Amino acid sequence: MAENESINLILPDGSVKKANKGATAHEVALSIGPGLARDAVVAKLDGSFIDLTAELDRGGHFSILTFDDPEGREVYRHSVAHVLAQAVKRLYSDVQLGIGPAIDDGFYYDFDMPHALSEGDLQDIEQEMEKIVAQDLPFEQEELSRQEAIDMFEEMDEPYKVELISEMQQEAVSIYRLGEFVDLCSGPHLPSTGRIEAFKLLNVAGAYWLGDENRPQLQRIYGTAFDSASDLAEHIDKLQEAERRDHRRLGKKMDLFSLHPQAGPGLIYWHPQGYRVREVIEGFWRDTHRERGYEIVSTPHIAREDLWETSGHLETFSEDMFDPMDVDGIKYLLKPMNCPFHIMIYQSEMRSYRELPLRWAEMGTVYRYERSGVLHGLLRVRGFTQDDAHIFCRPGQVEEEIIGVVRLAQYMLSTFGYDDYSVKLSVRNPENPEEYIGDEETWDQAEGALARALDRIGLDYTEEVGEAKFYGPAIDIEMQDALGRGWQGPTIQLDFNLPQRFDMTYIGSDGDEHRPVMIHRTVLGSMERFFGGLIEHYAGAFPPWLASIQVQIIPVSEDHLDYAAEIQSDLSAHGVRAEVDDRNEKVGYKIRSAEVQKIPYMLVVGDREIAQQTVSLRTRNEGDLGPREYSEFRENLLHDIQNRYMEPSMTD
RNA sequence: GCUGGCGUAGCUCAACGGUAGAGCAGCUGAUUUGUAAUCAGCAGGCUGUCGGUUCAAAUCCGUCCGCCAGCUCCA
Repeated sequence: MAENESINLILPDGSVKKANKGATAHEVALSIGPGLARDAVVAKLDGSFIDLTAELDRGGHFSILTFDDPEGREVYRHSVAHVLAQAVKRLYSDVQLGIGPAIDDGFYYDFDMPHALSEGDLQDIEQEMEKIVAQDLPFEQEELSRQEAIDMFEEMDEPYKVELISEMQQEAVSIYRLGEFVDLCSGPHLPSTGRIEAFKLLNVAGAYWLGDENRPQLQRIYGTAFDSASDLAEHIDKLQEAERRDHRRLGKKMDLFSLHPQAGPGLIYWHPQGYRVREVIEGFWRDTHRERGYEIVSTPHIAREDLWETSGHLETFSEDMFDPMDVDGIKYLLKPMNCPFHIMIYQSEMRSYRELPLRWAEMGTVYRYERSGVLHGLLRVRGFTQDDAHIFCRPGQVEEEIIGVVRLAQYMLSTFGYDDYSVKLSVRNPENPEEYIGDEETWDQAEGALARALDRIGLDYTEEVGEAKFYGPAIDIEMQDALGRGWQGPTIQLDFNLPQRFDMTYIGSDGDEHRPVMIHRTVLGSMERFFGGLIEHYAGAFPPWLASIQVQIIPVSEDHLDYAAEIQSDLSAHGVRAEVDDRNEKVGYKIRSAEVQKIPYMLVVGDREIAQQTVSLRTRNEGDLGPREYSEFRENLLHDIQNRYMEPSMTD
């Protein structure tokens, strides 16, 4: 290697940096700026990651990544996962390593070991990790041949690593040394453990090796890491905030719903306060659907086995269905989906092309057998009400119909305060046409219609090749809540299968029978899951139009009960959900009680208010706002409700 | 379903081999209250279930049921 041979590195801003061949990425970073060198996590040359300590033997597009880059963060956290594994190896005997990748908000590492890890062990492990960080051990890469690597990991009694290597295609296997610790890893990593600033182990849980439930179950430790203690603290705060907002906690505290495991797990009991909110949601849902050309239907909860035979559910969905019940010697099944029932309505008479599209919506309660371990509050239950709808249309109407559904979804989501979402278009894998029902032309047309619909609306989306179900392409919308967490929202699914299975037809303008296209769609998903999401999105503080109690009237003493009752009955007459706190308590107590219930408006009424026919207004977001003319308050209130504001706006 | 943890009053939690306790909520009474908790009293539990160990079990062991964290799966 010539001493002074130089290479050209093209930096992200387009400028060219000259460096000596053989210089390390770290040295280059240093020459760009000491700050960058300090923050550098890893480098990238022509799109491939390289360790900062690696020597550069050629030029190319070059960048230095820090923790602020998503990829830099991943490398950083992945490096911490190695430190975790090293600490566990030091502390416990007979430990076999699984894998330890970075994930969205942190990292994990899987272990197979006889000692059952508990949360209490995490502190010990963290302490050992701190020691490893203090030792500032360098991550040192080495390349071995496959066989050498297999021999080495066999020698080390690491069967999972051996399995991983055996699955690999390439001849050269990369390993990393960290002091006495060796791990199979393609890298890259931080230069040394001293670069790790802040980490925390979060929990421990079981996880199947390679995600396969037929393989051994390992113990998984989850953790997270940041490049500053304050960012870590902020992240922990966010986790705690999520805990505070947990719908199971708030649902109990606010008396919205309950579960009764002794009466059957995964089944929801809506309490009066919760059902009021649901009623408002459903009312809004019904009005919106009628306005947009839907008819509302209602169908039974059970149907003969034959129907599920025809629909194909018995074949593909029976594991998720409750066992049949016997009715006069005939088997009936509880419905896990509403679609066959809407098809029954379609089949009740001959259909003409003039009738299409038919849009039928139903708040359809379905039951699905979910494995016990997956049940979770309102989010994963065994009985739930879908805001389901099916659109039956001609193939040429698909594009317009999809636009209608997406616009409906956008309108409803934004009304509920979800303004950020991402859209996914699931299309078929053209390499496996045999996996899909329906001819190629139908698919091309349908996928084209979905994509054109999204384009015409101007929505960005990602196309997921091979994600389509066998019976048709789909659009899935994931919405972000107030904490930035993703929730599965509206889904729109084209179906070429059921119209065929039920031999659905309509008479076209040509007098011949044609096959309609069927679109399954849901906007809210299910009332249970959507409500759970809403509780967490709003932290229980529902906007005035949704709040179960919109106005709490607080009489100062017994003498003011009549005036309070007068106001309540007037508000009720105007459709407002108002209640009087007539308990024998001080004003401060009643205020606190209303605040804890997150009631949007509080009206304090005493002698002064009665004398002047006013109310003293307090809102949960702005606190004490002083006296108002009652009629003026009522007008503002109705305005807030009608416009579905997120918070009371009483600022005149 | 699997791995691990956990089931004590309506809720949140104590007691961890020797007759089960607090705060909040509830009820009763006093107080008549002015913007986030007035005071006093009362009541509330076959310690999830069934079985075992022990002179003695909420406490130790096992079973089943359920809950929690994940895995797998999903609206």
